[in-house]
Amino acid sequence: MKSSNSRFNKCLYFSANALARKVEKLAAESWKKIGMAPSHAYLLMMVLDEPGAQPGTIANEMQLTPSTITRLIEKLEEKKMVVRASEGKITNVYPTSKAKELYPKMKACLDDFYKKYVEILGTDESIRMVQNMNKLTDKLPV
Amino acid sequence: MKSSNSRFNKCLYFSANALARKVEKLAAESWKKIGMAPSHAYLLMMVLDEPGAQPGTIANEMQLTPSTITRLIEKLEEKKMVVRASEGKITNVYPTSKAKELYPKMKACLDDFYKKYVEILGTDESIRMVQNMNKLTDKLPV
DNA sequence: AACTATTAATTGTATATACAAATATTAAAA
DNA sequence: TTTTAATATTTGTATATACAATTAATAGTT
Repeated sequence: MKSSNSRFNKCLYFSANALARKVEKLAAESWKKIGMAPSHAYLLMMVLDEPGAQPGTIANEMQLTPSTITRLIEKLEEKKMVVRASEGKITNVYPTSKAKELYPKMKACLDDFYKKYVEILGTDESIRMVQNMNKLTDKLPV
Repeated sequence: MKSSNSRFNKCLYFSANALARKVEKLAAESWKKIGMAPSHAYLLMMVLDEPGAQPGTIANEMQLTPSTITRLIEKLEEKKMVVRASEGKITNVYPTSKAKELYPKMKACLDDFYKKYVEILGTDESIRMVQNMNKLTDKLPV
């Protein structure tokens, strides 16, 4: 069923969700090569770029709730990809060497994902679409 | 954090998800008046419009998997909003009278949601955005 | 008619995510 | 300095969703 043929095709709720699910799937395919879910991968990349990042900061950047970030970090800890160092109420998250070693492969997965959707949408439309979605997201209430 | 300031702001995965989460929240607010989650409400509206609809058809239109539809129907059954009638391998889903009575209020919730986002985005941008998202969704592989 | 393949729906299980409450910890105010 | 308020994180719990396996029924094929 094409979404443009659905009875729901005029509804932002429906369209935004359907799109997100499909994009998630496409991304999951790219990240599968290193056996990681996209959300884990994005969090890990952020920690690799910014070692010691705090859960609250990560939550802000990823626009996810702190509790979700805690749960994602737990998973990454189980995989020995990050460690937490708590001091007082502050927690810092650091990448392990295992994660650092994985970095090039992660880059490759990300590139693969970009390539995949640019191939489908074209460079211009991809960029425009992402920009529009961000603009829309920013306009919606927190 | 504005998504346009995030390190992830160029990534379709991130943008699509962040948008969907915010839209979900906005919709949930509208549907809260009748104590229903948006996904339940949309499924129920489809069944009200098309009594006897089959789970497979619903899955297609809503672009969700059959198993998810089964789970949603179970919830709606618990709430006495729908009943299932199975004959052979076919299942038909019918709205209860309770659901039919609720219909006007559901319409109102939907209108409220539309109004809410049109107010934020403007009519034209809303329509254009939804169309673009549908187009994009249709282009991505199933 | 008997076997095989396809189809529709469901169930078992796992993941992502959120909200609300709880737990510390630090900062501010009295 | 004691009390109060604010902040950062985690936990308990609930929901939505998916995938893979299962069940049941129908359709096709020989």
